[in-house]
Amino acid sequence: MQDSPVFNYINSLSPIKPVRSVNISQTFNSLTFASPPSVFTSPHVSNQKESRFLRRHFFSDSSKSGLSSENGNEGNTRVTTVDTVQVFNCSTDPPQSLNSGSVIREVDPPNENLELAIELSRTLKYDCDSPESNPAPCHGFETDSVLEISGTSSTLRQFVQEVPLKRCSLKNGAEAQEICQLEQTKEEEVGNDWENLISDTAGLLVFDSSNDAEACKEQDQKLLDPNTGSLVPKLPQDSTDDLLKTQPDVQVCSHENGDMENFVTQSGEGGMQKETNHTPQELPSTSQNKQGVDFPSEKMDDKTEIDCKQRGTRRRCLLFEMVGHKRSLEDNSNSRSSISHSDGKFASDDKQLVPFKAGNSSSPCMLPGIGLHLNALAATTKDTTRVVKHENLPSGRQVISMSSRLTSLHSVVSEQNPLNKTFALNSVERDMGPAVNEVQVMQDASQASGFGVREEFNESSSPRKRRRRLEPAGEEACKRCNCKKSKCLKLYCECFAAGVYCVEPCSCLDCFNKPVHEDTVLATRKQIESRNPLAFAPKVIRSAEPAFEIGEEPNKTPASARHKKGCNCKKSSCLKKYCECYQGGVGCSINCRCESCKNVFGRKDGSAPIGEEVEPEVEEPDTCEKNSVRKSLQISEVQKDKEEQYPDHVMPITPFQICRMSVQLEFSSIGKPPRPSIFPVGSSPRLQANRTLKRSETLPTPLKLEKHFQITPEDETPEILKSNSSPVSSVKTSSPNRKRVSPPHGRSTRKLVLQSIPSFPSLAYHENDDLQ
DNA sequence: GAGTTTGAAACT
DNA sequence: CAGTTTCAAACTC
Repeated sequence: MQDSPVFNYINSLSPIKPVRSVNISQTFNSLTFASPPSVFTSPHVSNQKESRFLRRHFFSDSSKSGLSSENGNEGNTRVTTVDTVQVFNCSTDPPQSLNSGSVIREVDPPNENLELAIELSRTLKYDCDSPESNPAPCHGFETDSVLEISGTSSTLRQFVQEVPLKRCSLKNGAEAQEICQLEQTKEEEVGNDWENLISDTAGLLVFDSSNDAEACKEQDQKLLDPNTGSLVPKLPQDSTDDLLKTQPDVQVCSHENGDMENFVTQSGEGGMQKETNHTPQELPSTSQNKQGVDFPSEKMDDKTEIDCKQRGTRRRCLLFEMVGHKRSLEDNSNSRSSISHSDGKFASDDKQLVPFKAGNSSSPCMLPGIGLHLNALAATTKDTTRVVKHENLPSGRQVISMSSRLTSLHSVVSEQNPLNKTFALNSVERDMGPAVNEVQVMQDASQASGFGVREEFNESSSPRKRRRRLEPAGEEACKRCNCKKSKCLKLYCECFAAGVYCVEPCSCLDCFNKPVHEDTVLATRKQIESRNPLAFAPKVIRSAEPAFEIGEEPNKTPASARHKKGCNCKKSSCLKKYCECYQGGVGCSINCRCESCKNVFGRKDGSAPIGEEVEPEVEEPDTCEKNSVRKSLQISEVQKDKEEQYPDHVMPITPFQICRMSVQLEFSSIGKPPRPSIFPVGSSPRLQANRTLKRSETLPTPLKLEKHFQITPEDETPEILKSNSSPVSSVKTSSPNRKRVSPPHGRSTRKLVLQSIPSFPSLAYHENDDLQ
C-alpha cells in the first residue's frame, strides 16, 4: 500500500488531512444542504429524509439484533454504547428523557443533515464493520446508535453529544441529566455548533476510515491532532486519565472489530470535545467515559482506546467516504488517507456493505469496488440484489475511461478481486478526489456517450467511483447488448456506445468491450471519435430552457430537447423505439428526415407533441431505469422535480443514463443486472461537447448527468462554483441521491472538488446555479 | 425463443 | 454526399 502511487498521492495530500476532518464535516453539511444545486436542493432534502427512513429501518433491524448481543456482552464500553443507544431511545422515548428535548431542538434544524451524515457514516460503518471481523457488539452499538439516531432526526447532535454523555452518564442516572444540561449548555453556547460537531465528527470519521489499528492509530493521532487538535487539548482538560481508568471503553473497541464502539465513542468524543470545550465543567463527571475513550494519548490504554476511537473515526471517514462515493464523491479527499489505511477493512466492508446496501439504499457506496463496486453501487442503489451481483461479478462493469489513470485503474480494479477492486477503487477514487466530479461527468458522458466530458478529469480518474456507481446502475440495470458480430466495438453495441464495458448480463459474442481489452476499446473509441467527434455524445440534446420549464409537461419534450442527428424513420412513423427520437423521448425536429412522423413527443413538422400520453410509452422501455430513477429522484429532490422529473419523463435520456442515475440514487431497486462499467473515456471531445451542450442546453444528458452527479457534487459544487464554477461540481451537485447519502461538509472533499472543478467546466452547474 | 422488421452505423 | 451493406435492437409471433 505504502508503495502504491495512490498511497503516495494520499500522503502528498496528507497536509490537507488535518483540515479534512473539519472540511469533511463541512462537506457533508454542504452536501446535504447546499450541495444540491438549485434544482436538487429541495429534492436532496427529501431524498435524505427518505433515505434516512430506509436506512433507519434497515439499521434498526440489524442494529437492534446487534445491540442486544452487544449489550449483554460488553462491559463498560458496551454499557456506554448501550447508554448511548438508550440515550437515543430516550430522545425518542420518554424514560431517560435526558435532554432529548433540548437536544432535539438543537438538532432539529440540522437534523436531517446530521442524520444523513450520521447515517452515511453508519452505513459506511456497517460496510466496514459489518464484515465478519468486527465483533457483533461493536456493530450492534453503532448500528443501534445509528438507527436510533436516524430514527430521531434530531439525534445527530444528541448522538454526538450524547454519546460522550452516555458514556459518562450512562452508568449514572444523574449523568443523563448532566448530559442534558451539557447538551443544553452546548446548545446555548454552541448554538449552531452542531455543524461544528458534525465537522468534528466528520474529522473523526475521516480518521476512522483507516482500518488498520496501528496505522489508524498513527494516522489517527496525526489526523486527530490536526483535525481534532482542539479535541486533543480538550481531552487533557477533561481529565482523560480518570476517564480512561474508569472506562476501558477503548478496550471495548476491539481494535479492529470494536470499531463500532469506537465510532460511537469517537463520534461522541467529537461532540464531547466540542461540548467539553463549551462545557468543560460537565465533562469531568461525564468526561470519564469520554476521556477514557477520547484521551488515550498518554496511557497505553489510552492509546489503544485512541486507536479504537481512531479506528472508529477512520471507519467513519470511510463511511463518509463510502457515502460520499456513492452519493458524493466529494469526500474523496477526506477519505484518502483513511482509505489507504483501511484497505483491508474496506474489502471486508465492501462485502458487508453489499448486504447493507441491499438493505439500505445507503450502501454504501461502495464505491468501494471499482468496477464491481460501481456496478454494485449502481445496482445497490436500486436493488440490493444487483449489488450482490455486482459483488459477485468480479469485474462488473466498468466505465471506460479514456484517461490513463482511470483506465488503468479500472483495468486494474476490474482485474482485481472484487474486494481488492473496491479497495483499489476507493483508494484510487479517493486519490482521484477531484475525479469524483469527473466521475459524474463520465457517467453523464457515458450515458450520452460520453466520455468526452470527463476527459479532462479522466486523468484524475476520480470519476470512477461515481461513474461506476452511476453507470452501472442505470445502464447495467437497463441495458445489455447482444452483439454477435461487432465484438462490441462499434456503435452498434449499446454498451460500447454508452461508454461502458459489457458485463455479464450482456449476451454478446466475442466481446472486446471489456476491461481486459481496454486498449482495444479505447483505441476503437478514438478511431470512431476521429471520424465523428460526437459519436459518443448523447444523441438527445436538450436545451435546458424549454425542457425544464415548469410550464411544460414532462411528457412533452421541450422544443430544445431534440435528437442530435435526427431520425430517419420511414415505417415506424416515429412511434416506436426504432426511432431514436422517440426512444429518447424527444420530438422530431427539422433535423429529422423521417416520413409520416407521428412522434408523440413532437412532430417534425412542428405539430405539438401528443403530450403526456407519449411519455409512458417512451419511458416504458426504460421503465426500470426511469421508474426507479424517477422515484428516487422525485422522492429525493423537490427542486429537481421540475428538471429531473420532467427530464426523466420527458427527457428520454438514454436508458443508461437513467439507470445510472437510478443507481446512483440508490433507491431504486434494480431492475436489471448491473451494466458495464463506464469507460473513462479520456479526452473525448464529447464530454466537453456534452458539457457545452449542457450549459448550452443539452437537456437530456445534462439532466441525467445532473441527477447522477447530484449527490456528491452538490456540496462541492456550490463551493466550487463559488470559487471556480467548475462544471464537475455542477454535475455532481445535481445528483440528489448522493447528496442525500453523503452530507459531507467535507471541506476535504472541497479540496478534491476544487481540483476537479477547475478541470471541468460545469455545464450543469450553470443550470443549477441558475436554478438556485 | 425464433424469426421479422426497422433504422442506425458502417462501408463503398 | 448518396447509396448500399451490416448490424443489433425492437418487435412479432
